[in-house]
Amino acid sequence: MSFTYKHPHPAVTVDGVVFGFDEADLKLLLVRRKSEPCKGAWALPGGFVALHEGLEEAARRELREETGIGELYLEQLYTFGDPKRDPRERVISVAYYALVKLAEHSVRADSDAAEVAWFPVAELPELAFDHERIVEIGLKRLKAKVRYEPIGFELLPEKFTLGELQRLYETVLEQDLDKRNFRKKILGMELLEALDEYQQDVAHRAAQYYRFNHQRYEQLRKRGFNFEL
Amino acid sequence: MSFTYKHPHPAVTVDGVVFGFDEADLKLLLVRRKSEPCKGAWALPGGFVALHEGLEEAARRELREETGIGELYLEQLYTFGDPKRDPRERVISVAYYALVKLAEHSVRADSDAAEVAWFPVAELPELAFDHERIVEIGLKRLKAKVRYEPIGFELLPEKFTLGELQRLYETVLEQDLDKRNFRKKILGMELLEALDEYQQDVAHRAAQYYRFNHQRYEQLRKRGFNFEL
DNA sequence: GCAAAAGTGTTAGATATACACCCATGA
DNA sequence: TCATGGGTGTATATCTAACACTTTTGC
Repeated sequence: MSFTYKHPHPAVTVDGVVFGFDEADLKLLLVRRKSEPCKGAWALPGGFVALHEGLEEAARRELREETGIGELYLEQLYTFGDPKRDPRERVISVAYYALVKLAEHSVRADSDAAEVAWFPVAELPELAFDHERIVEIGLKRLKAKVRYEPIGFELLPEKFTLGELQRLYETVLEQDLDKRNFRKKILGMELLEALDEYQQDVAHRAAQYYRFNHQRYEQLRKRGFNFEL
Repeated sequence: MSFTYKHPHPAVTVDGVVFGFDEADLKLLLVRRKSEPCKGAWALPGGFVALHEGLEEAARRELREETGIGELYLEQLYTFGDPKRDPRERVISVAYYALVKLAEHSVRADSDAAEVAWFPVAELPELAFDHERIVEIGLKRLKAKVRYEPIGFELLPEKFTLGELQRLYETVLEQDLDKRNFRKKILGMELLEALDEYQQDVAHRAAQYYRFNHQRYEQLRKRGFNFEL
């Protein structure tokens, strides 16, 4: 089977910069390439866009196929089109970044075991193609966006403690935050519901669990509220 | 001449959302389509990406060819890939938004006269394809970005008065600003150089001209300064 | 002399920052 | 009883927002 066009067409792929957060580390999901070029190298999950599917749809499909992750927060990041970014042919890649609740998708070994792994973003291996640059831009975007949209919650389990939330922000923003000020500010937004649930079996005072109220956020946002940390 | 691939490839275009500012109005640059589909309809300037050129390069080339504008602030906006957005074939469009100094590129009639025109964004004609949506997203981005990056200056001439700058911000943000507070804040950033030049032949007190100091901004930015209005 | 925009300070309220101790729990 | 992280309040500095009159110029 082959496809013929009057003008040359580039190939188009989608790539996913998938972040997870794990107690202490921001992590990135990588897959080991099974085919040339860059066979055996770690790379962002992704693949070619089929003609009948939308871009986001393609990104979701690839992530599902390659890593088994179904539900995630997904947003378009940037489109990379350097003519030489792929040695085979001209390939334009539409990158998406995704946030997943690591605790709820923890063990990954969907298609083939040992082909998918989480790496702390501070200790990434060499990546195929220009994926290092894509990750860099994804990180920059996450860092910027986490400040003015409540997307940090997408990285935490449904129920979380304020300490966990603060550590997440400190990790992503790479700066320490004052505990009292952080709590004051985040609780003052009235986006979190305090649950009647506390940590169990911890070697210190048990922390209360909270839940992010998406509906409340939507309500407030419509009235002109802006999340800001 | 024809091009054959083992897998189907989409076509890839670039489209430009080009903004200008003109005393009182935010304007958008449109071209009238000379060929099918949507022949005769107004559309964003743009066209197919050649295999050997980068995306931004393609966007600049198309803008130069279709509108004669050479120098402009250009940044990638978003990539649109709905499978049905073009009736001919699958076309993925990487949209860029651009800011031009309207006064310095005022009359446009480069390739063919009457094929290119500026429209106030509040009074746009019907647009081809999904270009209306692209414009909408471009506007949203401009509105957001103008607040935390000093890109507003790209829409004004080299030398401008604080009144002009304020009107620009009021137009883009669609809100009135307090004159004294605006001046205090913008001058307080020390990004503007006051020139020894004043308006001529105006029927009111002549305003002083200022210039945006790009170098100074870069200096400050490196030291952690964030522009914010 | 009037219309039109330029230019200029102060104050009150809100927000951000800095900072230190007691509490509950398991080991 | 100790180590660990949870939980809390206040004072100060900074920033924001509201507000009105005088100046200069052309007509």
